[in-house]
Amino acid sequence: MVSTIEDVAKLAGLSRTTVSRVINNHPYVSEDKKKRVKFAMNTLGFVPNSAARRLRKQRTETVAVLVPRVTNPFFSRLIESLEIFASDHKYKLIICQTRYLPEKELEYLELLSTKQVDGIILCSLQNHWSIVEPYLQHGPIVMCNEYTDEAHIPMVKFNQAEGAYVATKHLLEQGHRRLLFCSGSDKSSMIVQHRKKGFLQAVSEYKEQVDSVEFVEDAYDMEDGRRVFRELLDAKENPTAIFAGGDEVAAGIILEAKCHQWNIPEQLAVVGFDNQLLSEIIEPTITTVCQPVDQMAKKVIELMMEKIRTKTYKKQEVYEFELELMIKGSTVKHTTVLA
Amino acid sequence: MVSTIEDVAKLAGLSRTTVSRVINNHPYVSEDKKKRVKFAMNTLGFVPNSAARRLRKQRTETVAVLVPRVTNPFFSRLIESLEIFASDHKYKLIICQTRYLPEKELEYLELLSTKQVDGIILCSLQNHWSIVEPYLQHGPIVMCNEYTDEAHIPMVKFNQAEGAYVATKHLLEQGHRRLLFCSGSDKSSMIVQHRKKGFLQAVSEYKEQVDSVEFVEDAYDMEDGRRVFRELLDAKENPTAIFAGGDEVAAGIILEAKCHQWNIPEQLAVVGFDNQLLSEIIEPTITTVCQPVDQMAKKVIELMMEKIRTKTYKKQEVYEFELELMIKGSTVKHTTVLA
DNA sequence: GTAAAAACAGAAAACGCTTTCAGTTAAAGG
DNA sequence: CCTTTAACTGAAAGCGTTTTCTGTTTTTAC
Repeated sequence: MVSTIEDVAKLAGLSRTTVSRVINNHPYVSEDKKKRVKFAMNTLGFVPNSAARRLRKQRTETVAVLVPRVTNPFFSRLIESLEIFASDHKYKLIICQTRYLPEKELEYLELLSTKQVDGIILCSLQNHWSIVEPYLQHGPIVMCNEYTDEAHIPMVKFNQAEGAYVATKHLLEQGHRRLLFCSGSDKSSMIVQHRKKGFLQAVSEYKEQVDSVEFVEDAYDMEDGRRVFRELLDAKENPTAIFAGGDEVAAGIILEAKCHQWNIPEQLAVVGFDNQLLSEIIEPTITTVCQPVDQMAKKVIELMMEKIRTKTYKKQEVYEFELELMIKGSTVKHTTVLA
Repeated sequence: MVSTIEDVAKLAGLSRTTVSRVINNHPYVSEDKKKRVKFAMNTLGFVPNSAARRLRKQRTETVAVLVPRVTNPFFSRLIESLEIFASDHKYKLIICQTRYLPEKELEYLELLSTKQVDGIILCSLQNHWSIVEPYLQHGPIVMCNEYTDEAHIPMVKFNQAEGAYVATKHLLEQGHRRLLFCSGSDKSSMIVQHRKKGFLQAVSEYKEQVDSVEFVEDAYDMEDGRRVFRELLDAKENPTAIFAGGDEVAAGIILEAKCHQWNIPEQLAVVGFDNQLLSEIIEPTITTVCQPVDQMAKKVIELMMEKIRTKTYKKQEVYEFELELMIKGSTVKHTTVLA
């Protein structure tokens, strides 16, 4: 039932070599023999064994994608696009969830040293770069949406600073003078650091007029957003505008505010990040920063294919995509946006 | 830099065989030599080449998961769980998006014949079973959330009929007498057929009192939901309750209804499916049927591991999980649910 | 008409492991 | 003390391809 290239060769009355040439479209095979081989392959239902191929060719046609978790809408969109582009190149994707655990990340990086994949797309960086770097000797690593100065590899990212800058400026232009920057920790993530930089730049341009600037750095999901709002209630001087590091957090803030009969955006303006479906659904819709995920995915796959082909990938190259502010109901009243 | 088992053997002054035994924890290796091998492996930074291993062992420790698309929250949750359970068994997951295309599905089924994976988890069935069945000769296929009578393989599913029955009964108990069953097409999907069966059963139990029953069978996402509501407006006799085949559709209906100043649930009750985050966010929250995805994922991985091990998998086994109705604001007024 | 190049074909080596087989040494049993 | 069994080790075969190398035939060029 399961046949090898040898069986095909025998049936066609030819050598393994010739059969292999037909499979791989090598030139220098006569039409006659090509036909005989194809006929033999069909009658036997022959399919080349990929393990043998991998061993001989030293190529797996597989790439691993490391993400914290796939249920995060940002990552599932990213994976969707990556898979489609990879598939165009006949490449397969192994999905690895690090769950924010450094040890899981290393476990999955092993896929590169054990030659189970030709390269790694790193969308999660839990370890210090010096820990990750040694894996480079086994194949290319392309960083995606993450960033580290030290890494001398291709990196594709969004211009987070600019995104945060534009969003913050928007809040300031609406007349807000007491701001809250609400995100995850900036210790672990360059993304937060870049956003904070953009946020502060906008603030500094308005420094004469700004009354107060506060920071919350442990907000990741909707429940955190609700908590942030409740903590606000206890404070003396509330901010009038919040820059949130994600639409979930923004949504949490808004929903909790509504529970307390606050009017958004009159009493509190909120801007989110990522333009998730969520930001269209709740009332008011959430002003948010849109990330062109598919563009990023396309670039990442292109880079990966190139690096696998050329086998030179220990050079820092940074590709940056611009973000766009989508102004909606959570910062400006009476938007004309009607679905 | 890249070393083979031969290099390790040489450095340790032992044979390949012994090194291999150490790697695979075979018994009958003296402590002394075990230490020497381990030392040699460490100094060389040796990692076994997986292609060679696969070829020799005839096992890939990889499984493919076929889904329509990963951005569908149901599937991303499923994949998240599958990946975690697979990882517990040291198995890797290749993600394949069929995008509802039969030819893509077949392309990915080839992963089994080419021995790139040990088995396939089929969460998408675009081809007739007779087309898929031949792939079984190359390895196990476990069906997940899909179902076909003809398939003599393990299948894990939810009791869709029961779920729809309970949801519909809930609507009827609330006094509704004009119902709309709103889902995707029942041509392609057994799921819809089962739900319809449950829906009709509930209706038949109230047949003396039910005034009208209608069906819409081309609703898949939020925009479809909005469209369904608008079409309702034109009709003479509106249904007062809708069973929707997904939370997105339900959300679309509710949002559009609110745009038209309708009161939910007073003027229209809506029940969704899948208990997505979405169903918690919009106002009112959506009564929905909760599917225990992680239980299903666990069973699927267990089955797959067993079938790979025993190599017998051409027997129909059906495992069914029960669904639970989560009653929220879109069917009952003034829920006490306060987050 | 001959030399050089291009087209075709197969034998054998190689890819890097695991497994079988056969053999040696150490421990246990009587 | 000899025999049997258990513990340990290595040589060589094998997994199923592709690639290199060598050789033959055909075509092209002058």
